[in-house]
Parts: sequence; C-alpha cells; structure tokens
Amino acid sequence: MSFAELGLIPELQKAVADAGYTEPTPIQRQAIPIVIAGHDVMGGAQTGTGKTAGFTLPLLHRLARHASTSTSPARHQTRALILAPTRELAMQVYESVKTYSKYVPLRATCIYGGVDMNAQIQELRRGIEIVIATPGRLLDHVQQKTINLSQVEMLVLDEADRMLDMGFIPDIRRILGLLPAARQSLLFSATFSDEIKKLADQMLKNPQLIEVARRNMVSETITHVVHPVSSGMKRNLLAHLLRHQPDTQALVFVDTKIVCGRLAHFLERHGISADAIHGDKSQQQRTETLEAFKAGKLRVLVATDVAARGIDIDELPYVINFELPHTAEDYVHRIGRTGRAGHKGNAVSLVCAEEKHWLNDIQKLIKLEIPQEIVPGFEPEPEFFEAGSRGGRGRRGSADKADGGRERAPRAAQPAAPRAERGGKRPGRSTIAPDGFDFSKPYESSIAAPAAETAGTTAKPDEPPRRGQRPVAFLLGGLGRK
DNA sequence: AAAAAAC
Repeated sequence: MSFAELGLIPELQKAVADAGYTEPTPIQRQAIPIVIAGHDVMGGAQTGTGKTAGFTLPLLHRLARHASTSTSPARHQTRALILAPTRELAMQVYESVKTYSKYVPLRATCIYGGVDMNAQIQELRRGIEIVIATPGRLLDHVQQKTINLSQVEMLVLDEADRMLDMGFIPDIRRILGLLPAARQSLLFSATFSDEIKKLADQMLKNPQLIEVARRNMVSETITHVVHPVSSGMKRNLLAHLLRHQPDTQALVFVDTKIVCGRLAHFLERHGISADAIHGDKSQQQRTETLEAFKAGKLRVLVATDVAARGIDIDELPYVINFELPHTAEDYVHRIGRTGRAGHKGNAVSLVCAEEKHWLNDIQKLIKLEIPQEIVPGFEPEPEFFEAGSRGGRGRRGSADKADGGRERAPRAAQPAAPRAERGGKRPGRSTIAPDGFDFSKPYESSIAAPAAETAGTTAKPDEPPRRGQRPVAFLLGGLGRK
C-alpha cells in the first residue's frame, strides 16, 4: 500500500516522499480516502499513529483539487480551519501542513495567543487558505474583523476531548456559528465521552467512524514501571535515575507550575541540563524550550500537562511522571509522548503513598498491572504498603475531615520527618550514592530555590499532593464523573 | 487537582 494508491495528487505524494515516508499508517489508510471523498469524520486515533498527516494530506488534496478546477473568486480566502487546544499543538499541525503543502499553491498560517497580534494580521491580509488556530485568539481576530470565516469549506477539530476539558466548548460553538453550514467537518478525539458524542452530533453530518486503536489503549511498545518512593525523596531519585541513563532525553511531568519550575532548576543545579515548560512562561520561552528539547540541546524537559497531549518528539525514550496524574486519562496522554511511531518507550512513574489511589485508577483504565520496583536507597514510606490496593485512601480521607485540621496533620509529618532525619539516617551507608549524588545534604537545603524564585510563592515544591476528596467518584469508577 | 486558553 502506497500513498499513490490512496489517490493523493502527485504534488502531495512528492512532498510525502521528500519527508521520507513510504507507507501510510493504518489511520492514514482509513482516513485519507474517506476525507478525499468528502465525508465528515469522527476519528478516534491514539497519538503517534500519524493522525495529523491523516487529515492534513487529504485536506490539502481537496483544497488543491478544488482550486485547480475552478476560477474561484474565493482565492486566498480562508478555506480550511483547523482548531487545536494548545499553542504548541497548533504549531505542530502548522508544521505538518507546511511540510506537505510545499508543491501546492496554498498558504497556511498559525494563529494563537501570547504573541503579537499585528504580525498575524499582516499575515492574514496576504490571503491565507489554511488557518490553524487556538480558539481564543481566533475569536479575537473575528471580533476585530481581521479574519473572515464565511468561505470555510473544511473544519478540523483536533483533540476535541482536550478542548472539552479546557472549557473551550462555548468558543467552539461560537466559531461553528460563523462557518458555512455546507462544509466538511472532521473531529478527532482520544476518548468518546457523551459530551463528545453530543458535540459530534451537532457538527458532523453522517460521519464515518475511524477508530484505529481501541480507545484509551496505550502503545504496546511502551514499558511501564512504578518506583515506590517517599515524596520527600522524589527529586533525588529522579536525579539518580537520570544519571544512570546519561545519554537519553526525558520528558518529566509534574502537576503544578511551581513544582515544574523548581524541579527544572533543581536538576540544572545538579548538573543535568533541564528546562521547564508551563502556561506561565512566555510564549517565546515555551517555543524556544520545546525547540531546544526537540533539537536535543536540552536533556530534560520538565512540563505540566500543557505538554501532555499531542506533542510529538521524535523517538523520545522516556516519559517520567514525577507526580502521578490525578486522572487515568491524563496518564495515557502523558505517556503517549513516548513509544510513538513503533519506537520503544519507557513510562516511569515515581509514586508515593498518597498517590496509590490514582495508580489503581490508571491500572484499571489501561488494563495493565504496572510492575513496581523499589530503587535501593529510595524506599517508600511504610504506608505505601498498607491497606492493600486502596492505599488507605478512605481511612485518611475521613481522618482528615474528622479532625477538621485542613488535612495538615498527616502532611506535616511527611516533610518534617525526612528533613530532620536525612542527614543522620544514612550513616550506615555511604552518603555519596554510586552516581555521585550527595545525599548527605539535608533535603531542604539541597533543594532550596534561589531567593528570586522563591519570592512571592508560598507552596512547597515537594509537598505531597493534596488528597482528593472524591469518595463518590471512586465508587462510580469511570461511569461518569465530571 | 491543576492545567490550558484572549486581551
């Protein structure tokens, strides 16, 4: 099976060949003919399956074919609109469109917030057939009348479930209202909740269903492992692990922006090249950091879930969950950054006692029992092994409520104990680990952020995650929380 | 629970 057999015009086949691809992936085999035929599509493809090319190629095909067969007055009007939930994702789709459109006379641009609007306005004035955008800035342009969506023939909603999570639905509806009713629409989503189905009902006509991998499934090329560890020792364990894989890159996920910045700083100060990416960084910083990581100039990228979905990094060998995500779906998305395109990948999670509950949710969703390996010198607190599979969740939850102490008590004991004991607790063994990491330094002092970074923040970097108060949600399982 | 996204 070749791209030629899928019916793509020669200009696109040539661009595909230039990019080094010879065989379409399963989703491309399915999606390309359906989109070329003009059908609406509801696509459920796992990431790393070639989904982006799966819709950009037939989209370019249709636009190019149409332009060549008519003297359209709508030349250089916006004819295709692709919406993505994050700026980086929009940029990535834009790169794909640019790659494949090099031999067709179609213009594309990327529209997102956080950067100067004037440059985008200038660009739009040139006449742009394909606009890739995040919803907020697009509506901004609509309001300023610097974009006209009345001639849009094709709409793509990428990562629709993510858009839903992020509260984009009102924006999406507004945008849908600005588009011609006679158009082709494609909707891609990793999961199919009722809300997604509702949205699909509203925006798709007789959609063809494309579902390559069973939803929520994770790539079989990924090796999962959990390292049980006390929350206070996570940073040190991370440094330890990274030192034992000196030549590999890793994407490290954390739950909050504060931990994100501090962890990157911690790694830097321990000789591991690292930077942070999260929503409070300037767009320029975000772009530069991601580029540096993709180019291999940066060894470790510490990220919030801004980078959890869709971001494509060539042959990334490691995704490390420094903190376990609180929903199982997020785990699937995060680790989906590795093991892409048939490559091998490793999903490593550092899990403390408080996070065991989420681990159970994850294992249930991915239908896999993740092996647990304790790294010598980084043993978890004894609580980790208590109370079987539920990790003492209910017990702790009710205790917190009962003492009315804003769940201070159990948590205060947590950082305090290791801090006081760290220096003296390990006299029996060398305080210098085999990898050269100096464990003799007290925990707090070895991670203390410089004054500038600490100023204005109150949260502790390694505070154990707050316990979720979702007793009902647990019982409901995946039935329908949220 | 926090994250993301428009000014």
